[in-house]
Amino acid sequence: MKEFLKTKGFKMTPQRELIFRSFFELDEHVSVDELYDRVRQQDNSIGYATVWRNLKLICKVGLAEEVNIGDGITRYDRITKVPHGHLFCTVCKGVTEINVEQLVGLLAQAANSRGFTPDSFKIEVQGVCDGCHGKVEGNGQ
Amino acid sequence: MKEFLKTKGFKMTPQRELIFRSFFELDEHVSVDELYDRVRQQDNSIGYATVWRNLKLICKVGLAEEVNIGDGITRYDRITKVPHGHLFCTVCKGVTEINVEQLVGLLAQAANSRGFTPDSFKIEVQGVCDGCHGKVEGNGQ
DNA sequence: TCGCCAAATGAAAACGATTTTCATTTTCAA
DNA sequence: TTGAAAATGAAAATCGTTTTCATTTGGCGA
Repeated sequence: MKEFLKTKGFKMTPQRELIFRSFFELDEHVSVDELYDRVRQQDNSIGYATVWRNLKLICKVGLAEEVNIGDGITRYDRITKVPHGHLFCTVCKGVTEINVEQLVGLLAQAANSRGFTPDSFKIEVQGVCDGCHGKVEGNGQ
Repeated sequence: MKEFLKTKGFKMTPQRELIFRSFFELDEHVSVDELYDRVRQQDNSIGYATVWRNLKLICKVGLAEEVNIGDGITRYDRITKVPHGHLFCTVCKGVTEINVEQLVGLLAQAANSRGFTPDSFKIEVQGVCDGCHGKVEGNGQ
């Protein structure tokens, strides 16, 4: 990783190493706050801005991307080779990934036919997950 | 519209009427600021909060939904019967809609097979639109 | 190894869009 | 007409994000 960053013109630091490691250990879609909390457990001298900047850096070097559900909080999602979409449960706020390879193919085709060259895709579904179906019926709000 | 709102428990006011009308006249995906500016041309006494609250109201009664591209600005998009996705041009910031009826069908199927009950779909593609292809090659950044 | 310079860090402040508060006005059903 | 509930406008509060600035650090070249 140090070498990888060097080729991009960035330096390695203890803080950065911890932040990167923590980020990649999680398979969740973390927010700055969440990663900050996690990183703090290892080193409580790391500043919030540092976590934020490194999350941005991870995106800049192409290892993650920002995800926006619309709740006002930006999350960071590791970029994997397989294009995937997200199922957001509006009850438990959980996120599940689904493979959308074929869908992306169709989408790209549709975009291309309109002279649009796709760069990245975002496919999100909001709804209620399996585990939350019981809960919803029971409450009024 | 007045009757419609009444059934939902809301009242009609001159400001509300102007805001609703202005919103539905636009087929663009407007932000609060944009709609505020537009509404102000008709009545410069309307407050920002009123425009914001009414945009939220339009969503609450199911006539629009919030769209988030990730630029930090929430836009409001009329809900139409035909599910559609968005093509966001990263060069000119333009938005084009595409029909994604079949895609949504496939998505719903995929979600259902995992016990997930879909509620709404968000399909977004970032890339370069037809008109901007020429521009991009020319500049370094 | 030493010194330098660009990059990185931490704390705090700045930003900016969104949301709330509060006093006042308005709608609308009785 | 009248009262209760809802809506409005202005201003302030929120809150996540981003920048500033002084200081420290990493890592290359001498």
